Amino acid sequence: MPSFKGEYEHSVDAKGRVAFPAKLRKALNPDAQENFTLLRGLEPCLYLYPKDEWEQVERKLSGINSFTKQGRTVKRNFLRFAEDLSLDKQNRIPLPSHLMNWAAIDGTAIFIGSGERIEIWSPEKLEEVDSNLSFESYQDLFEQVMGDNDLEEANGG
Amino acid sequence: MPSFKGEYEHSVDAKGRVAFPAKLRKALNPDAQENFTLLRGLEPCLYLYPKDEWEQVERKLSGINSFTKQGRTVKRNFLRFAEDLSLDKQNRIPLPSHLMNWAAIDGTAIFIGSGERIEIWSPEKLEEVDSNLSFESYQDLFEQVMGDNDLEEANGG
DNA sequence: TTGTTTTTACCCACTTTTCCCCACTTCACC
DNA sequence: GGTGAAGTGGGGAAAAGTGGGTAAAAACAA
Repeated sequence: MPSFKGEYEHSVDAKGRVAFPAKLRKALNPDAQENFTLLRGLEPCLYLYPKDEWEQVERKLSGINSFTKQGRTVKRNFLRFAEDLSLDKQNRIPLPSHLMNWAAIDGTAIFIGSGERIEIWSPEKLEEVDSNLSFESYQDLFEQVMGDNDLEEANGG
Repeated sequence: MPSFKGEYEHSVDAKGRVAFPAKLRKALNPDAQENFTLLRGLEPCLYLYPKDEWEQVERKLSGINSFTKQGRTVKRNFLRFAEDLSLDKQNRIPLPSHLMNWAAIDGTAIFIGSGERIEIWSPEKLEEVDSNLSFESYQDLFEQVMGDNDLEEANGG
């Protein structure tokens, strides 16, 4: 299982291309190589999954029945904003314009390694969420999540 | 198993032809190649199944008991408005006028990859259902797919 | 059946986008 | 400082998307 970490800022060129950080590339599972799925995240940022990790998600999706109303809605709106893509020969990612617009990315993108996936932010949006999180409240949060309470049990394993 | 994803907008010409998005074409199973079944969807949109996936649907349909009134009704009305078709040499789909009319498609069509099938929407109709989709409800969706709860079980396998 | 009209599908031409390649600059490490 | 990898930018070939003409096929009427 890959584990992405670190923060990397790169410029996005006129064609919507961003260099994929070398350190993250080294953390990739070789057999997922260069293939990703990019989609809208839960904050105004994008999530980038390497192929092998995305397959876990697909497995979950394939268990959803497309003939129920809820199933249809979930699948449509989840997959709608997702795209498969891969690195070019210069190890760059082409960002689809609709995803760039949605995440307000323009000129600069920040990659954040976040375990099994990578988040891509615009500097402005990242600043915003950062300014809403003081160091003290981060400490509290950290304690709640990482503290003594048994996470495996609380999260169903 | 193909998994269609992403949203693609294309223009429909005077002859009712739409380009089939290249990214969706790449997701096609090679042996289903270029053969589809198009039919009325459960929302005001069209469902497009590649041949191989359609066969699964047929299998499911054949399991329906035709000697119940409900079974007959479902079978009849599901298949009634379905048509087989294939791409032309320019990778375009010819949309039958009765299906275009029913889905209120005229001038522009939006393809939405939705797992094992593709939905085709008119911009207006899509706008309508979208107005019910807030960012919060997208977050809910996300949780349903990615969350810890066991989907296979919740949907009966 | 025959002739007429409509439909269908293939072909060609053009525009736009995408992707690949080459070149230059910057940075990190020796 | 030298060397190689990483990051950045642009030009050109190929593919995708769009529109229209024409001929074969199908539908219809006389």
